[in-house]
Amino acid sequence: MSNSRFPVSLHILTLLNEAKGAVVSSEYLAGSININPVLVRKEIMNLRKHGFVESKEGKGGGSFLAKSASDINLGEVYKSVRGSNVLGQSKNEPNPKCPVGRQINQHLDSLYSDAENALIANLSKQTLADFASKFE
Amino acid sequence: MSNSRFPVSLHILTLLNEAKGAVVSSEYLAGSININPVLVRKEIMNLRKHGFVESKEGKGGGSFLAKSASDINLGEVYKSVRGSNVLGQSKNEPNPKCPVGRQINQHLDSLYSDAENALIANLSKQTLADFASKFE
DNA sequence: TGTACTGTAATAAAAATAATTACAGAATGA
DNA sequence: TCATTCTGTAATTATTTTTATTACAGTACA
Repeated sequence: MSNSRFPVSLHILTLLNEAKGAVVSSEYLAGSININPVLVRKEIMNLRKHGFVESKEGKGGGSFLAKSASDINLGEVYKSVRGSNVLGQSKNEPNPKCPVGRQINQHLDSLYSDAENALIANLSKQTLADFASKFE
Repeated sequence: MSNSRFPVSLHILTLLNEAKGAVVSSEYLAGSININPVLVRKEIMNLRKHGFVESKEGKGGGSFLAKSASDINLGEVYKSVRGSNVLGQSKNEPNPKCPVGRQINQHLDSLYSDAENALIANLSKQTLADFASKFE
């Protein structure tokens, strides 16, 4: 997973929340985040797929929150963007001839998912509304 | 931070634990992990700096655990290898002209360190001994 | 029907990771 | 003593991942 997807998504959501329902273009979002608009649109595609935002095509189009900020949980947002695990990829290829190498991936996986669940549980204590309130 | 530093370090520590005090060469470790020996030596450098392992130079040299596996806490290991934060780098450069962009990094930082602490707390529930016992 | 958007693919550039090569220095033991 | 086998470390190259850019079809609006 790209290491900046979560921050970018949260930034987008925060801006959309500021907009209070108004439609915001990817160009504008990209300007605030200071990244490429295409990347913003890709991230929005994902946020839309997960029901956090909606988009409107055509002139005057753009995106807006699909639900109330207090119904958008940061743990859910995290889950929507994380591809692989946080602690390291399990796509390493340890030597199968080594007794440790042979089975380490499965143990790492369970260690990771456990730890990641703790992280998600922590993020889940906050909603977008909580986060956005810090910008007042 | 390299995303594979934690798994590599844990792999090294697990192998050293298996060796029960015997000195293990970086060549051997690299063979089991299936990565370059120089990378192993770099990781060992870090583990040594944090007091987890010791090394012996010269012929017949190598590394071994500096303390009992039950005194090596996985949360500590994680902390020793993590460079930046797990959830994303804060070295993005949001647009300072945007009210959200201007202050988002500080809010992300506190969100991250909070969440990461939860992750570390989870990892800290296990020692190397606990982890290694799974390979029996 | 022109304009301003999104959606999406394809490509290129940049950055981050990992591998490789190289070699000095340390410990061992014949 | 000196060849051997390690570590420590720097420098370079290769690979992979991430991000930016370019391009253009499709949609909605005025």
